Amino acid sequence: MMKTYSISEVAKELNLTVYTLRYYDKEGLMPFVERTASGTRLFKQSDIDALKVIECLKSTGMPIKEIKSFIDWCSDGDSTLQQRYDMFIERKACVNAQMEELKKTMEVIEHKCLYYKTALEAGTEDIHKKNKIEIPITE
Amino acid sequence: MMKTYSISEVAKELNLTVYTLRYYDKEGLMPFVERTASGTRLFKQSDIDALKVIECLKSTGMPIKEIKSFIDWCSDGDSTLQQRYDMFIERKACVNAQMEELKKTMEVIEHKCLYYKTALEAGTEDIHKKNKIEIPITE
DNA sequence: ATAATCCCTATAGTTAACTCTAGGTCAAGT
DNA sequence: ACTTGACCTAGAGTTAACTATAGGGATTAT
Repeated sequence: MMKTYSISEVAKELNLTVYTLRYYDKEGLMPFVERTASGTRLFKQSDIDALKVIECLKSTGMPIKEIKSFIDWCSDGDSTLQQRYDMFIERKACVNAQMEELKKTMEVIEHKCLYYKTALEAGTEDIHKKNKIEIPITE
Repeated sequence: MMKTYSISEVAKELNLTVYTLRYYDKEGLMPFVERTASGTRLFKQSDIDALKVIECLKSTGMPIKEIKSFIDWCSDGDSTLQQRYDMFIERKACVNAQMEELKKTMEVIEHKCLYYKTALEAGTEDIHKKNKIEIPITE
């Protein structure tokens, strides 16, 4: 007999709540998970692996409805290999774009860190104000 | 007289809608924007710059309520320099964590690209099934 | 055998971040 | 004077992704 896991075990492993897993199932992301006669879900290791791929797609910002299309394609077999390949290529481009975006964000954040470090040391933000015309006439 | 911009000009420049800008204002993110006697918003260049920082914070995943705290601190002056510095340091750590996360995501995505490339070339996903015990007895 | 603890469904509620509508003001052009 | 188009507010509606509740069934520990 193949080892199976309960919904709460899977939730713990994937850092999700039981609610979330049942919600995913309702949305059609887990058509592969089998049940006991009385309806309790039995997760196989391969189901957990599939959920990890779902989590990966989610972390690229893909909405659940699109992830469902992918799951449907998986159920449809080899005739959808091209769609699935195209989808991952597109995801790759999307993640690359996000990385670029994050780099730009990081530059601004780091600039602000320096800005506030300097201001803190001076005790005032005025240090950054362009008051450079401030040449006293006397002295 | 200093040049000012209308809400729709600013929206176009920042790739936001006027709805969104008014929403931000309602949420307290733009207390610095001045108005004409009849209530029309007049954006200065410095206001646009501030909005770019807000967009930057948003892109780190910071919720609007927290961004509002930052804006409030800015209005409070030098007494809040430490909070603001701490906030940017924390944002930096957060962006770093996101970058790490994205890298891991990218690895999985790239692995899947290869997986589907191979499957496409073979015309079937079966190529990846571990049927390696498949040694015919005869021949 | 019975209480505790898991599991289930269906459905309602929540939250964030918009997005839109209705009804009105105001300034510029014809 | 009047139409056009940009501006305004208040408030309702939307969407995604959960999150929680109510009511009930099954399994395990005492």
